[in-house]
Amino acid sequence: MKKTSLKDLAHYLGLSQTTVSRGLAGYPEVTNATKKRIQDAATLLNYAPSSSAQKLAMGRSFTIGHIVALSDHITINPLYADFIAGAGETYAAHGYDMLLSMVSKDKELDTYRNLTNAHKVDGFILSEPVPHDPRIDLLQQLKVPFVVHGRAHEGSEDPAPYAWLDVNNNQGFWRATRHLLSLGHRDIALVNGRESFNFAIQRRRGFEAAMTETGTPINHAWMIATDMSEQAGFESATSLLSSKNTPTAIICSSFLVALGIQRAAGQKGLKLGRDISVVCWDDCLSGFHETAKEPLFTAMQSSIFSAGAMIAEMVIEQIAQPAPLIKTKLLEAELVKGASCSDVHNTRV
Amino acid sequence: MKKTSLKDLAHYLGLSQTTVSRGLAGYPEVTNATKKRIQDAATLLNYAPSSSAQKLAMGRSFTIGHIVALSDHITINPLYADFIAGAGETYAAHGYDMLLSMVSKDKELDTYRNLTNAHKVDGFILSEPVPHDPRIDLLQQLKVPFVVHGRAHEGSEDPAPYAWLDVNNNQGFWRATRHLLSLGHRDIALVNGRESFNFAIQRRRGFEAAMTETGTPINHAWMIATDMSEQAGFESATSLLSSKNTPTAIICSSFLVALGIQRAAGQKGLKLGRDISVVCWDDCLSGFHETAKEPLFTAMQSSIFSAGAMIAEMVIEQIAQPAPLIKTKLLEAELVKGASCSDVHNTRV
DNA sequence: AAGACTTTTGAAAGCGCTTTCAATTTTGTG
DNA sequence: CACAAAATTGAAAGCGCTTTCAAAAGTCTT
Repeated sequence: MKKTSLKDLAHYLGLSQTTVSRGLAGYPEVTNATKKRIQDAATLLNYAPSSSAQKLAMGRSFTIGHIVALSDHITINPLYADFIAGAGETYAAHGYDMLLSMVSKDKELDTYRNLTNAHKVDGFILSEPVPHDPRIDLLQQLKVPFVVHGRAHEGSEDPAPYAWLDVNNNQGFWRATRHLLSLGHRDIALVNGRESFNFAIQRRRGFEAAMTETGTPINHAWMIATDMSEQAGFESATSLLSSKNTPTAIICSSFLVALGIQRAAGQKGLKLGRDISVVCWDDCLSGFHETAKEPLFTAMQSSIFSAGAMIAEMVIEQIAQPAPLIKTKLLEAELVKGASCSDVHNTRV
Repeated sequence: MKKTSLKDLAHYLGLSQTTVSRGLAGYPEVTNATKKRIQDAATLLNYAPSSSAQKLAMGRSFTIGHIVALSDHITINPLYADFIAGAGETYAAHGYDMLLSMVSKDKELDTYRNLTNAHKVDGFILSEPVPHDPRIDLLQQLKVPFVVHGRAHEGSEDPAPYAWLDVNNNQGFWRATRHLLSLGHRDIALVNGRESFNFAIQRRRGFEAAMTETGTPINHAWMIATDMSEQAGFESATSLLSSKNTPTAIICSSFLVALGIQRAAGQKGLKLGRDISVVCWDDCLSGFHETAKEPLFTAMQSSIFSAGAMIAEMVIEQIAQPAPLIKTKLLEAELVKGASCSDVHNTRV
């Protein structure tokens, strides 16, 4: 069965390509009656417009690019799956496609450039920004719409403004810390992500702010910045719990890390929420979300899936605007109480 | 700065579009000298061919589609990220793009149809096949190249043949079971994935075969089919370890499940590899791969990243073939010994 | 019923590439 | 040096759509 083209369809209907094209696009100058006829014939003949022809004619691709840079040893962030799922759902709803490109770090900038020049995408989502991110400069120079997930620099370092969506990491860890403080904890450890990314810096600052403003001493030996993996959580907690004086509570950077902490605690015969309290950041990854009544961990929750959905809306909106419109959006994480925290008076470390 | 077109480039060089086009594509009839001139001018003028124009002219899209069906509540398989990363790397190397479409289950078939009819993709990768998968029928009917990751039906149920890449799940669990048996274990439990997917059925069969052929009795109360999550692992193990007689070893379906089992064991004061042995299936997810000397768990390993890379090669190859070439590939998982297993004589449950 | 609008339709010109086929240039041979 | 054969180049015709601009048809007025 040969592919039906617009010409075929027009010929079949005894109409011009022009009218059929307009009819399908829903232009008002086409009578509802003929519009209906066109629609019916289209479904009958199983017609679908060739996207490349459309793209060529309209000069737009209806595609958003997501570029993932893989470093030497493959580290695709597990968060990314959920983030992308959220974005993808929004794209589908708006008739956009998602172009996902996996390239090595050194080809990253070229890929942005090529996809833009080849008109393969109408815009980008940029993930995991680093301070003074060269990608942002490039994209601005290329004059292609984009939205950053996270911020490259916070505060008024006065860069050229760009659109971003971020979660308030500072505030999130501040609240987590205040929560533990309100439970009476004073010996609080921080198992943070590595500070090469801005979000980890913000989280540390939130932690420090809460401690400082309540006059609680910070034990710098208890501040760890490491990978956000189960293994890293395990190792960090093992070392924290092995010294002479141990913290009564730990704030950590992810659900996975919390799992590792739990393993370490278990190995020392300690139970979370009884012997030691843990608050984690929780990106609400779908693979990890238990259906249990009470969540495993007390956490600052912020769904990465919805972040993806929102950021997709943002690019699409930006593309639709004739004049580049720079919007930003700051999300707040929600404190959800789980089984991993208790009043310090019950703690018996 | 306006986009440079082929015409501009040709004009700049004083050549025809034909020659420039051929020069860029590396056709042999263009002299190396002029080829070089063309290349240089192209980089100088920052020329990149418009992909939509190319696609339209060539009738191909150089794009492979991956469709993910999201059910009511967002369950994107965490495996998927690694799988896609592997595929994506291969695509990039071959000049292909990846179109990732996230749609609700009910729109799934339509999406395959539309992407095909609109010529948005040259082929598909189909994931998580179910028995008698309607997607396979559709794709065959649409005559679009595709490769399935996994198999919809195993053995000679005589379906129209299709290309697939799968890992030998049956053999994998058979070997895992034989390994435990060789360590002297006879009381072995199975914490499997849900049997709605074929792979879980195969794994169970492998387990049963190994038990049966060695005359080891199977305790059906110890055969669980559940989610492949940490929580599910925890719950399963908790129940297994709570009955009067408990298994000395557990085979489970994923690293995550093994983590849950470990937590449950820990809570009962049991240590993996000392008090109880665990073998898990390990897809070598990048987020979970420890750099520790000795792996946490003894496992049947099969990298889902490489599976993605291989399957990408397969579609590309199939697309290149004029006559539809149906190839299949069966991978074997590798037994890697870790800290979670020991001889049953040392076991003291 | 004729003029003046307003709606609805169509012809044709692109969009930026590839590719066929013919023209031109170069090379080889007697 | 002439002529055939081989190598190199170019003009132009698509690929399948959108959209401009002009024409045709329909609706009101008076």
